[in-house]
Amino acid sequence: MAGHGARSRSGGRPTLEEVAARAGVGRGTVSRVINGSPRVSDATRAAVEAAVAELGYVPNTAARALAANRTDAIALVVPEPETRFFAEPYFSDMLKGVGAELSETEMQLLLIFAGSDRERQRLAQYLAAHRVDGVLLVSVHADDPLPDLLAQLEIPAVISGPRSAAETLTSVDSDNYGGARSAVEHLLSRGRTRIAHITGRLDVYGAQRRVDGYREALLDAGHEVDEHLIQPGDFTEEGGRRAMKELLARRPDVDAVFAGSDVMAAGARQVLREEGRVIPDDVALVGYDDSAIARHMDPPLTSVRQPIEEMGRSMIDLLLAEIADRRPATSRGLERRQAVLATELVMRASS
Amino acid sequence: MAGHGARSRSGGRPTLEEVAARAGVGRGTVSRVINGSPRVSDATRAAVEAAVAELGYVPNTAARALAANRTDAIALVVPEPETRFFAEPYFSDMLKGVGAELSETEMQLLLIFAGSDRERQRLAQYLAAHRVDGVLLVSVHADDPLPDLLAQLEIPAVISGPRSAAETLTSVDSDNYGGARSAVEHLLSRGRTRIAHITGRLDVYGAQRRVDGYREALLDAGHEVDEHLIQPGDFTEEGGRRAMKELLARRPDVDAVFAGSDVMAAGARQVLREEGRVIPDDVALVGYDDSAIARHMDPPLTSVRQPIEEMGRSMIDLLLAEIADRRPATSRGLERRQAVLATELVMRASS
DNA sequence: AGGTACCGTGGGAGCGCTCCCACCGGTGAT
DNA sequence: ATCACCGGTGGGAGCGCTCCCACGGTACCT
Repeated sequence: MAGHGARSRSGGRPTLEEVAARAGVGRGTVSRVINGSPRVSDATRAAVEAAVAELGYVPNTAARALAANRTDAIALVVPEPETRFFAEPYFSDMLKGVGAELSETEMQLLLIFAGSDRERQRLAQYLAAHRVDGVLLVSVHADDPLPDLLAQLEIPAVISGPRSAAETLTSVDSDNYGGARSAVEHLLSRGRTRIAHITGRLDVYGAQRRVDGYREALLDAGHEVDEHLIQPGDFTEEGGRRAMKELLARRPDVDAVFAGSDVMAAGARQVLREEGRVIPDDVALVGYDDSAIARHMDPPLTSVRQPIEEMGRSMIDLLLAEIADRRPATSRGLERRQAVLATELVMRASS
Repeated sequence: MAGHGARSRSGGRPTLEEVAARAGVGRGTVSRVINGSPRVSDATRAAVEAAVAELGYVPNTAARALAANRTDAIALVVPEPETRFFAEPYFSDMLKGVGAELSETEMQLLLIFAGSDRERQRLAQYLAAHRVDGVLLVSVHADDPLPDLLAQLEIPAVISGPRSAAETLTSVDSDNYGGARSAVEHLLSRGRTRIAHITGRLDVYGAQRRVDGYREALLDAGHEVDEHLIQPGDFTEEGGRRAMKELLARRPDVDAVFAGSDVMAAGARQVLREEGRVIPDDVALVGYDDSAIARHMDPPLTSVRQPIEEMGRSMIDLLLAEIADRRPATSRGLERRQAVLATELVMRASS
């Protein structure tokens, strides 16, 4: 079907050279047209584009990658087993945002799971080979060595959920502080005054920020912060149960609970019910994440929604910017880039 | 940290040449060692491996791809929107099998969604650029042009669920015929004699095969096939409802139903209950897929399990074989390759 | 002794692209 | 008229690898 050149190899795909010959120009000029350089006359550009169309030319990615030292691919690294990836809507939403933003570019997305040691090993090899121009890191634990590896290899990377206030990587986060504030302010506006907080794991930065938001919302409203009303949880349902029991034991007069996650709120709800407290009449309850649980709880749970899809978009924007000026923010003393996206309080019957 | 060569470029990754110099051998020899060629003496191999380790050499994928005309990557193409991908455990299981099998190789897996037209467009471009050595196709509709595109581009491909008995692509399938047989035989062994079948969409080959299995199981057991007991459905719950109503109207004495999918079985169950039939006392019910629905139905549904994870493994095996001898089965008159995996009847209270 | 066979090895010739420098002709300043 | 300049262009020199041919050496045959 296609015309064969001097000696065509596999399938005889046309090369830049052949397009150039066809268009009656030089190789460099075709390259310029393909890559959208402005330094080409309109007439020449048209001729080249015609030749490209006629020959059905498609650039050879490998050759380009070799010559230009870039891959036009980025990886979304998920340091979790596949199972969790599919189970949690978080990843699905994130992927949607990432995919949407990326579809405007020529970049290609790779999904890499690094749950097991074996997979981590592979990933390290993969990164060492510089097979991607940049990396998106989601759901990273505080002690994960991956960010450092990335920095050492000087691979541009963006992390979702900074590991600390001093995060060195470019990061995207939702406004945990503001989200917590809005939850507490909402409870205050409903006339609640003895508002407890069940925190997430405090080695997770976002959980800390939620505590900060809780504290300052109370202080700014002229209330004191009663440390007995702050009870550490661990993001699990069982943790929520334990925390709620403890709170009830210490402060039986509690009239509202702000839980650091919907799952913990579910645990708290069980205990409240067991103790005969009616939600929201006796105790108002607010969660965090606005997950499916929140909608299906009885009563439906007021919760703080994070704009996960937008976080995905934002991560891509930042990563592409970083790739564009080939200097990972970590390797030079550049200003740190970061984005913080607003949350939204979704009100339901529990408060 | 690493020693820099003459003039190191970006990060100064060592090249084959540098490894060769270090090991005191030629470039070709290092290449042979890296690629596991047997035509290297043990002493030389050891020396090269030492040099590789010392320098932390990692092959440059782009250069290799360009020179060898292969990418060491394959794509899993999902012609569905992301949403469905995450919603259905089918994909998750498939991916697990694929990932497991692939982790034994150097191959890299790409996940490509082609739900929207825009995404299809991108995919076509992607394939035309031969950016993967092979393609895994899952959940393909009968009229999808993708298989033909693949054949035309001479890209090795394996499809899960052949489109017809005359499928030209290498395929992997579960034993729909045998699965249906086992369901019917099971019902017969329970003393049921008026067994109905609610079929899937009959333009899906697998659904046809299930009908075949239903028919022949009855015939082989010495029963006649009553066409009034075969009612077409469409894989949806509503379709299952409609089919069940129709069946009940035509043959009120039906004592068992074999549905072509769990979802349709769920629809049938609703109707049976509405009509006051007790499962399994009055009517026994068997589904297909052994999905989550089956386990959670009331009563729990007997269903035919497909070995999806193994299908994933099998697809990889076949694809790698096809890539290995660079001849897509479609472009030459080679014997068709295909694998058919056994199903398993999972018995529960509904039958 | 010469021939033939191989094995292990070195290195040239590309793969198809980007990058960059040199070059061309037309302008405007001197 | 001379020169510097600049937009537009051609093509050489690689990028780091694989492929393959040629080569020296050893072993075995005649």
